[in-house]
Amino acid sequence: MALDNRKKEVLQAIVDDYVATCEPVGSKALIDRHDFMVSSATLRNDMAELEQMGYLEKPHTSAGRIPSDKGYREYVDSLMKVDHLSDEEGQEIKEKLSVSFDEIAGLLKAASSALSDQTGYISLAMTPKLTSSYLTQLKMLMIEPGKVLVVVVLSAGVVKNRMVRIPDFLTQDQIAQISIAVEQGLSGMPLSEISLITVATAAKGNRKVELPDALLNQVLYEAYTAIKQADNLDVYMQGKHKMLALPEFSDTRRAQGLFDTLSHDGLVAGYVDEVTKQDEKKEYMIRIGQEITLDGLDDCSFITTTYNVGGKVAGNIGVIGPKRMEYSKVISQINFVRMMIDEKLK
Amino acid sequence: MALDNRKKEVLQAIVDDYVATCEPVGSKALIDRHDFMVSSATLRNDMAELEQMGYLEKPHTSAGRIPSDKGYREYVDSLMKVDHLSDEEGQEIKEKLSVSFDEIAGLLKAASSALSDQTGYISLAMTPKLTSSYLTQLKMLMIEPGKVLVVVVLSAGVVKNRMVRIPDFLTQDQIAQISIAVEQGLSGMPLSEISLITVATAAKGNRKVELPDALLNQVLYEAYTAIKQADNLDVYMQGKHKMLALPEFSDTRRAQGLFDTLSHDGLVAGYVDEVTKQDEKKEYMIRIGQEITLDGLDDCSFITTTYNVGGKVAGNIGVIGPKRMEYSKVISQINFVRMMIDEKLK
DNA sequence: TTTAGCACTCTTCCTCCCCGAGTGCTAAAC
DNA sequence: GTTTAGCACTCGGGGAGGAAGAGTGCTAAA
Repeated sequence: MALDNRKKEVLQAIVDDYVATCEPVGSKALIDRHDFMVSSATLRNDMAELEQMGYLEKPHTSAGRIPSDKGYREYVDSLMKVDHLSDEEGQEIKEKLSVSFDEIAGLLKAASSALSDQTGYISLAMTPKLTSSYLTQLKMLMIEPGKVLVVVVLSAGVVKNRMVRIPDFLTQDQIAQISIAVEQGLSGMPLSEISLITVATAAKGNRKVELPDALLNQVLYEAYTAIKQADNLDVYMQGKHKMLALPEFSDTRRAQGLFDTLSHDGLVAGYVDEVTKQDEKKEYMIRIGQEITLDGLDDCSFITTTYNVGGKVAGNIGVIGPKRMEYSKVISQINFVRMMIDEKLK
Repeated sequence: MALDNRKKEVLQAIVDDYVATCEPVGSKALIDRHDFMVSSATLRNDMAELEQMGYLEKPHTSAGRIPSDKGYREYVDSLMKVDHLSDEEGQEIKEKLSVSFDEIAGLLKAASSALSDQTGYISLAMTPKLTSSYLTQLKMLMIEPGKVLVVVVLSAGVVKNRMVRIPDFLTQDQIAQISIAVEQGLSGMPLSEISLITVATAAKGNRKVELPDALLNQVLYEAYTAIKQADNLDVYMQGKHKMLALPEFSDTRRAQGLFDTLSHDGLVAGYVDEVTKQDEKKEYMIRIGQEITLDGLDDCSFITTTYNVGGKVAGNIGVIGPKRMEYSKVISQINFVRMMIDEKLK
């Protein structure tokens, strides 16, 4: 059975009301707050049917209805009205992002912070997926004998550095030579193709490097790990504490479960990566309640979108809030932030 | 009136019991769990006196007593028994810190993580106070025309980098020259003495740099901000969510207040800095309940200590837990971690 | 100074009960 | 066939009342 028009309106009204109040919505309250041209009894019938179809649930027999995950899904997919950001709000976000953005990390931190402030929920910003990017520069700086700083610069604008140890007696010149050789050999190569072997080939293909193999290999190994380490993405998450103010998390155990999971960045990042692939063709990824396969997020909804660097698909930003969130508003906010990032990283 | 021996024992026993159970301690329970050679009536008298002196409080008339802030203070200052870490526990911490520690940030993250795991509370590790350190190296790498990566290396082993923008037409060689000149002029100089003027002097004292003043100044300004930016300390904090499991934070509002404050790293860092100065001569800084001048930490205790880099006073590590914490245990854990850090940064 | 004894206090927990919001069903009206 | 009014029923929330229990302070005796 499909949803007729009035049922759609009813579902929409219930979601709207529940989002606003966090209290089960009854037929009477619905009549009071909306202009239905029918009686409460009619709505009761509709609501009973909506429940039977799985769009609504009852906390207990004599309470009103609340939307089920399926109800929210229907709402998000076809009922909600698109929200437009007010000019002031856009301006606010713009200001928050007008920090110097010379490094992508700074911009993402600012974006995450703005998003959390603006939505009142948990925000999250991830550095670009680096597997699809390539190496542009690699510099090795001798900090002191035996210690070298490897600076890796990737196409996506990401800069990472890592301190590594090398044999004490290697000179600054030797390191510089190796550095140049490796950079020449590897620059432009996608990260996914860089292996210990390609690094070695790059270095040894260059005549100028004159070192015993064993020694050279040791340095190359360190360079390699530095490159590989540049690969793991960073996650910026903000506003966790805001969830404690919501009635759905007034029970500490729920909050605990949520925070427990969120304290593992990697887990969240992995999940985002996975679902982003699933929803590849969509502009947004939205997961509601039980749809989220992370522990402790059953009462949450998760919205992410993808920003671009230099016109190419890059990293994700997102918001985690209660299922009972103002979807259209959050989506417009997240969208605005994404556009701003795209703009700045064009 | 001073505390006679028995009163001290009573206070000590009450703190111990309350720490273990989080329930007000009555005279009867005290007799049951400890070997006092007197009757419960005698203890009742002692407890009444301790309360009058301000060491104990009653949640309400017919409940047992709980320690007041003053009571905890007395306990910490002169009553508690020193705890020694078990070999296994020491081993566990050692393992957690046996990561590669080529950069100080990595070691501190690991330390914070170990400390939180081991205590079950919130841990915190701060990078060295950089004002007391000096510049050892400064490198400017041209990433692409108009974009330069400034790498700043400080004496405390801290490496920071920052991407800055410069006029498009400056060449790699010009940048390299400026970089060398500035480094030569500034290396060894304490951060506190580095100003826009000293940077300029360093660069212009060097004959090789040949650029119009206006242009040079622009680059130097960027170099200066990069150095200054290396100055702000990083805070690693872990285990916040563990507080939600404690009965004292089962009320969400308390937890909210706590998390709200803790989400401002800078605030916490500033506080640690301040009290560390106050307790300069002591091995530990301990602040209990209301003694902590940060909002939302009234029910917490805060313990920090200072680690050394190269034998010199450097940064802080610490633990935030409930007032009702096992002080001696936490202190021994924190101490062990500090020793491990000192060892590795010797 | 310590102890036994006792009256008193206060919280916690249980039960009971009422209120009200909301439902589902039936039968009548449109 | 759909909508509506009416009504009996259900269930959670909240308050009252009461018993249990832990703990106290005080008094008087050891």
